[in-house]
Amino acid sequence: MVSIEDVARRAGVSPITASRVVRNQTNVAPATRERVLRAAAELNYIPNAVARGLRQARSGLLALIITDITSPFFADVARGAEDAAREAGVKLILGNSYDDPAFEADYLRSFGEHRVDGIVLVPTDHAGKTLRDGLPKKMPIVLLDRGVEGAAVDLVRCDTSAGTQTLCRHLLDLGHQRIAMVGGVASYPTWHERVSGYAAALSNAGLPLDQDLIVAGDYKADGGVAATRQLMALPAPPDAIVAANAQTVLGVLDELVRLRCRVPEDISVAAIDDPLPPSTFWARLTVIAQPGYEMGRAAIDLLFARLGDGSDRPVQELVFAANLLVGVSCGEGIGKRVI
Amino acid sequence: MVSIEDVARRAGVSPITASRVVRNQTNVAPATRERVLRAAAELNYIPNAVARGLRQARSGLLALIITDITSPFFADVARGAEDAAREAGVKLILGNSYDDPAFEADYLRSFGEHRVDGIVLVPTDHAGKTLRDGLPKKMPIVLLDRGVEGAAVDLVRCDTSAGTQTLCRHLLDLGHQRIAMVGGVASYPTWHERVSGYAAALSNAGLPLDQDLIVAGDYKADGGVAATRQLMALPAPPDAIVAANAQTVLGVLDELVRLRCRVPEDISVAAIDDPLPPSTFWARLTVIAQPGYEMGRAAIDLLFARLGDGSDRPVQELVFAANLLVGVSCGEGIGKRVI
DNA sequence: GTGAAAGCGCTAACAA
DNA sequence: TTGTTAGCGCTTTCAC
Repeated sequence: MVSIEDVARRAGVSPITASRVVRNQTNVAPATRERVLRAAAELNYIPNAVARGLRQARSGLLALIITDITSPFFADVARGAEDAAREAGVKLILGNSYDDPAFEADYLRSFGEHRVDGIVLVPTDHAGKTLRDGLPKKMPIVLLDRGVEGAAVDLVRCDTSAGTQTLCRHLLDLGHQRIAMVGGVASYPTWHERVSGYAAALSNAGLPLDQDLIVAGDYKADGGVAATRQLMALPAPPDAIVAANAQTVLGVLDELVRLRCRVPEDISVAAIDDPLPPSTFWARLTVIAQPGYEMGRAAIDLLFARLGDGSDRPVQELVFAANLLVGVSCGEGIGKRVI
Repeated sequence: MVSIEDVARRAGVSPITASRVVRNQTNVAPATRERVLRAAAELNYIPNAVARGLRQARSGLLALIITDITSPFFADVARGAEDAAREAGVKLILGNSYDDPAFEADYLRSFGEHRVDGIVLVPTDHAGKTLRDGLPKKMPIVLLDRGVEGAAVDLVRCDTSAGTQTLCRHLLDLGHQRIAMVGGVASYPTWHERVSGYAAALSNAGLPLDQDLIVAGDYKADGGVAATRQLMALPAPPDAIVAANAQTVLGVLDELVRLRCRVPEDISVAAIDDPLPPSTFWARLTVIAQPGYEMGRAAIDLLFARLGDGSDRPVQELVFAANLLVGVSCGEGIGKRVI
């Protein structure tokens, strides 16, 4: 492997001069710069970012820990984060925690060892024990999607409480009376937010809160299937189902097909967190869309802000709004069937 | 930042002994090991993987360059790759090329500088110029999804030619006569494979090849929309449309809704490369599914094989089969509507 | 079983 | 504008 010393020798300069050229510093004579660049090209020199990272105590790497990259919302987050990282000339390491605190802890420790310059984390261990152990002090962290108890850390999240309320009011305006809320993980703050928005909408409409219509799940399709089966077996089934995320709604729709329920004739369906653009087929579902891409970008930007002036700036919470995308799955478009 | 020297000092041993303990080497007396471990714990020592990487000339990082993480197929690939990397104790850097050779080249160069131990690449520059420049010699590369002209490099791909043929035979068996093939990028080998499978199926059935029914696109929803509009305006429109990938089929369905065509009553729709499990709503579309997760895993495994015995083993091509998942979007289930 | 010396490749800090 | 020295934190080599 050719090093900067080889380049320097060939150009007849000292290593530090060659280094200055490689790093595009200004205080180098044009002729010298020229010679160094030629030498580097002839030798096919490739700077060693590992050595540079060791010397400068900056690796040029950031890490992103999400629950699952195949979730459309987190894929969007990852794309936003990666775009922002690229624009800053930094690389992004990806980790899936699969909602497992042990995986999360392993990744945090491991990324600490790799001395990444910062971490964006979608926390799974909400107690935050892993957050304090096994990480180098002063390693900047930005939480995404949900917070951690007692952690004084920056947070980027979406106000799904307000979003869910908007969505439910939309359903109420369309005349629905028995709206069900399904699919989130009972121990996650994001589920509580959604339920609270749901409850607020019903309360504002003067409707009672029926606990039978609130069914937690796993933020996956299976939870949607189970919840739907349970709901449709009730003496008084719901006339609308709000799914807590994109995967859940797949399960809901799947089970409704199995039960031979038509959407929206027999029952309405809406969802939270569909990240697909309105122009696609999916927008035919009425959804509250979280701006995953922008959230990913914002998280990386916050990380850089921390890297800049150190840890003395106050902890920040960035709250995005969820947008209502009206489709036809709740009876909005007369005569158009979804399933 | 506490270093291994600090740990050694506190434990009253030399740095190298502390290093041996940290790396779990065997030739250390139990009592010594104990002392070192305690010292490390007390100081909250976190090994520096950057320094280790410099010394050992192995960074413990792999890179994955795909076109877009929000594509369901590549998200699946990424998940498989990451799982395999995790099991091997290695981290994964992610890069989106967005089908732009300039981005691809930037990432290749940059990952070379970071001295990643290997790269899995979904190539966008099929001429392969970027593949030879700007990369450290002997940096192992595995291509995924598609090859590069004249590159003697390992390749993991899926036989979508055979898969498409199977899918088209399925359509022919159901009585369809005018099958359209839409959506792939004209310059990509993956599109040619799919078209060749399509042509083979028609030829075997003794049907003529109508060029009007083959419409290239961009592997995105827009291409599906445009192709569908064009096809349905033909004097003799198709009775079935095969979309080249998951995004394309979204556009196809969207446009069919706009044209008030029902699926499958008025027209059948099928797709290649849907990665969702058969239990979900989407399986109601008839698809040929590429095993993205397994392909991602296989690519990482191939990389490790190269890392092991060097570059002397012969170049390998790993071909996965695409599996037909029968849904109801081509008239298989009587009376069930898709859209 | 343990340690001393050296160096991986690079760049701050300090000369000149 | 250029160079010298030193050291980032670790582990290989060799010696004891």
